[in-house]
Amino acid sequence: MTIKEVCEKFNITADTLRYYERVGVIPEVHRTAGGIRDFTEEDIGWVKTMTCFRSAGVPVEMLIEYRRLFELGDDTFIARCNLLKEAREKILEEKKRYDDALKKLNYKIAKYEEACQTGVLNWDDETLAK
Amino acid sequence: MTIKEVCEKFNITADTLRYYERVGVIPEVHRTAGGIRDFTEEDIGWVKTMTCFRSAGVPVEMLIEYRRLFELGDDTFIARCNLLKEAREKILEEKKRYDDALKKLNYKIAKYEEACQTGVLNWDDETLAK
DNA sequence: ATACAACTTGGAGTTGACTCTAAGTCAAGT
DNA sequence: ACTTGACTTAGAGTCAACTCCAAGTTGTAT
Repeated sequence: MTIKEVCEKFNITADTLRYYERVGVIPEVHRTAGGIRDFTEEDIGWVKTMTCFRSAGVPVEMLIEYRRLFELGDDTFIARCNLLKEAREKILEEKKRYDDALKKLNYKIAKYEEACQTGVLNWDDETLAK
Repeated sequence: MTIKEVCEKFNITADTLRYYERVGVIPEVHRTAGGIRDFTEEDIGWVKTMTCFRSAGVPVEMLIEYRRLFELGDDTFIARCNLLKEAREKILEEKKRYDDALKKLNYKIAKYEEACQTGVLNWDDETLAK
């Protein structure tokens, strides 16, 4: 699969893919005789996993470390497991913050919709105003 | 309330608070006679709202625009409402990505915990391996 | 009244994650 | 054989969001 096809499949730019390869988020991608990237299923599996984690805010640094451990072989099962658990904690924390913000947003949107009708903004709780 | 107390209350740095004031995420904070920031309840209300939205990934740019509209008065109810709805869409999208990543992470963690016991990693779906 | 921590400002520097540029190579169509 | 467009590299540049610095001021505890 060409770099362009992979980009379209995962909705990222070619520059980002090359960057991921360069820094070690994904492995060195298979090439044609002419030196052009030709992603194997295995390469694509890495792209799939890593872009998913990246888009959930897992830092590039952490993904590089995961791949490094993977390359080191089966002795790193525990380390990889711990790293994934750390990533999960981060995501769960982030999600909690998102839920807080959503609750606040929904409240404010409701108040503003009311205000658009009545012309008057009216907060139940002054600390939520503004 | 001093800048230090506000920092501790919302778990951000004084530099960040001053930056938020400078760029207009929060209003010009009330000062003592000597020129030192002395946050009123109103100031703190802004900090509360804005840090909540920021930590859910709403861009600074958007928060500045919201405050600008607020300053313009009641004619901007609709614009503010639309801006908040846009922010909500962003957050919901983000949350979806986080859920995807969590699902994948939970699966992988389970597999790795199994592998730590048995010594063998075993994926049901090869595209989830790596 | 003197030390000393905490505050002030304007402006420069850093960080993470891309994103772009230049100069060149490869591949497909005519 | 030639054009055209997608690809290659190394390395520089950009962007958002802070974060740090220097030089000076304020407030409080001895």
